[in-house]
Amino acid sequence: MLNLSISTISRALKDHPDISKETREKVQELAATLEYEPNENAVNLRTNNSKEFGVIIPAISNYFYHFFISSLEEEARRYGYSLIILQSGDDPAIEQANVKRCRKARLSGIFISLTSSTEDISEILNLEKVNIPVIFFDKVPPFEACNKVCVGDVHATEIAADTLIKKSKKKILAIFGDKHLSITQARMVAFIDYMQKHHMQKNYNVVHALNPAEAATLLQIAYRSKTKPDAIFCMSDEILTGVMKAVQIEKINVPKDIGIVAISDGFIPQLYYPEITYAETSGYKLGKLAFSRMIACLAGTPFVQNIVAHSVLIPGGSI
Amino acid sequence: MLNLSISTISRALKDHPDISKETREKVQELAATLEYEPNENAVNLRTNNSKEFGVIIPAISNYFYHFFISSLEEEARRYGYSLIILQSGDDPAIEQANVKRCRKARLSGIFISLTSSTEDISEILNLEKVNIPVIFFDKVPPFEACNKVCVGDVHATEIAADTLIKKSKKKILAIFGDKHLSITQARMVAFIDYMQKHHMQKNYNVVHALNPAEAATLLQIAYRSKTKPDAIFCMSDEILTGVMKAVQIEKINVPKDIGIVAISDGFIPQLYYPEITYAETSGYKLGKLAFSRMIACLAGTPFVQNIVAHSVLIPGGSI
DNA sequence: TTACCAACAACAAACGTTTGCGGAAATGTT
DNA sequence: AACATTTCCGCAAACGTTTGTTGTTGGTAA
Repeated sequence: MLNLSISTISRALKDHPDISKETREKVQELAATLEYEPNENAVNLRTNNSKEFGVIIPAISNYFYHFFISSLEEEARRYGYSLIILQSGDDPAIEQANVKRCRKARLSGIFISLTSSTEDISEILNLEKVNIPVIFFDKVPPFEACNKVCVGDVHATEIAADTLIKKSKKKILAIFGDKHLSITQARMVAFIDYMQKHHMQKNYNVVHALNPAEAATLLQIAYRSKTKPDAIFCMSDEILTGVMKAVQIEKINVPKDIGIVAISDGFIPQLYYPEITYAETSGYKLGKLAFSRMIACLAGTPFVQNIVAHSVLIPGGSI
Repeated sequence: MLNLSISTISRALKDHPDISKETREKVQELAATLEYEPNENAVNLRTNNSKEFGVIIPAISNYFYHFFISSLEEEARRYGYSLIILQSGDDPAIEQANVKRCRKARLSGIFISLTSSTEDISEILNLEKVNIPVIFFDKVPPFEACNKVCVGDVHATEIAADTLIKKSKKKILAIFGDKHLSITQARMVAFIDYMQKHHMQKNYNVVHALNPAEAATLLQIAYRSKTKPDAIFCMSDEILTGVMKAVQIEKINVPKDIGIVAISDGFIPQLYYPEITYAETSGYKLGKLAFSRMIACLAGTPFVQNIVAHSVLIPGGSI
C-alpha cells in the first residue's frame, strides 16, 4: 500500500535508524490503522526466542505456589513475557517430560520446583547448554551449582523458635513434615541447632506428621498425656491446619493453655482466632526474586547464585 | 546422514503412507538416537496453530481458580496442549490487553473468566472470527450467545438451603457477597425463591458483606442481639472464613447454638471442627467440563452451549 | 514390446519475519 | 568537476517445517 518493501516496513516498525522519520511515521500509522500485528511464530522462528517462560511445579493446588505464580506473572507481563504452567503431579516422569516440552518449545527460560522424589536433574541442567536459563525455586536440588531462589528455612525457623524462647515455653511440641523432604530436614536442623544454642535441649520434643490428620492426632495424644505441651511449633501450613483442627476438637485455649507458632505464607494463620503468629515465607516475594534472577540470567550474568528470601515475624495472638 | 531429503524425513516421522516401512523405521530410529525434536515455532508458522490455550482470569490467588487451572492443565497435557496464564488483576484494561495478546500469539483457544467490572466483551467475541474458540467460565457474560461453563448457582444454593429447611431452622442469617456481582445476584435470587417456595419467608434474613471481616462483624452483631440466629448460610468461602472467625471469637457452639452451611469448593470447610456442611462447587469438575467443551469447539461444533455444573451436598458436622 | 501403475522419494514453494549487504540518490568535500 | 560520504531503501537469504507436485524405478498386464 505504501510501495515499500517488506524489509523497509520491518525496519520502520522497529525504529531502525536507516529509515527516514517520514517513512517511519507513515508506516507506523498505517500499521496502527490496519491493526497489524507481527506473527509471533514467524518472529520466534527467525529470532529463535519465544518470549515465554515455563513454570514447572508439582501442583498448583498448594498453599504456596499460586502466590508465587501470581507474582511471577505480574512481572512477566511487565516485561512482555508469558508464563506457561506445567504441573508434574509430583511425578518425576511427568516432570521430565515437562522439561522436554520446554526445551522443544524453545522457551526463554524456566522456573522449576522439583517433585519430592526427583533424583536426576541432569536433564534440567542440560537446558542451560541450549541457552535456556533455569531458576530453581522452593524445592531446589541440594548441592548442585545452579540458580536457586528459596525460602530462608533457617531464618524463618529461627525467628519462629525465638518467639517460643522469648515466651519461656518449656514443653514445646515441634511438629515437622515428612522426614524425607529436604525442607523438613532444613527446618528441623535449624530448629534443633537454635534450641541447642539457647540451652533449650530439654524443652522440646520433635515429631513428624505426613499430613494434617496425623498432625492433629499427634497434638491430641500429647494434649491428653500427663505432660501437656505448653507450645506448638508448626513447620508448615499443612501441619498448622492439622494442629488447629485438634485445637478445635479438644477445645484447647490458645494461647492460654498452649501457644502456637508456625511458618507460613500467611493465608491460613488469619483464618483462626486468635490469629496465628507466624514467620512469613512469602511466595509473592519469592516470585519477584526469582524473576529478577531470571532477567539477570537472560542479560548474561555468568555466575549462579543462591538467593534466600528473609522472613519476618507476623505477630498474631496465638502465643 | 541417511541420504534422504528433508521432505522424506518429515513424512517418515509422521508415518506418511508414501514412505516405505523400511525407510520410515530407519528415519525414526535415527531421529530417536539423535533426540531430534521438531522446532515448534517452525511447525506453528507453517500450520498456523500453536497448541497453546490462554487462560485469562482476574487473579490466580482465589479459592477457586487454582483448582480450575490445575484441572485444565491435566487435560491439556493429555491432549498435547500447553496453558498460558494471564491475570487481569480484576482490571478490564489489562484484561483487554491480555485478549489482544492471545490473538497476537495465535493461541488455539482461550478460557476466560471476566473481571467484576468488564462491560464490553465485543473484542473477546471477535476472537471467534479469527477462529479462536472462547470458553467463558465462572464469571461469564450475562446474556450473550457464547460458550459458558459455570457453577450451577441455583442448584448449589438450593441444596444448601434445603439442609437448612430439613433441620427446621427458623432464624437463618443468610450472608451474601457484593450485591453488584452477578454471582451474588444469582445465589441470592435462588435462595429467596427457594425459601418462598417452601413458605420460609419469615425465617431468614439476608445481609451482605464485602469481605470476610464484614461477614464476621455481621455475625457478631446478630449473635449478640436478642434474636440470635439459629443458622448461617454462607454464599461463598470468603464469607465462610469471616463467619468462622466470628464463631471462634464469640466461642459459638456449632452446630448446637448455630448451624452453618456454605457453598464452597471444599478446602476451607474441612479446616474447621466440626467440618462445615457445604454444597460443593468444584473448580476441578468445572475445568474438565470447560476443556471438553473446548475440544468440541476445536472439532468444529457449530452451536454454543451453556454448561452448568451440578453440585452435591458434602455433609460435615456443622448443622 | 509397450503401456500402465504402484511405490517411493525429491523438488520447491510457502508460512512471516529479520538482517547483512549492496545500490541509488542526495549531500558534502576537495 | 570529480570524488567521498551519508541517507535511505530494497534484494535476497535465512529460520525449520509442511505439503502439492513431479520424477524415477521396478513390476505387472496387455
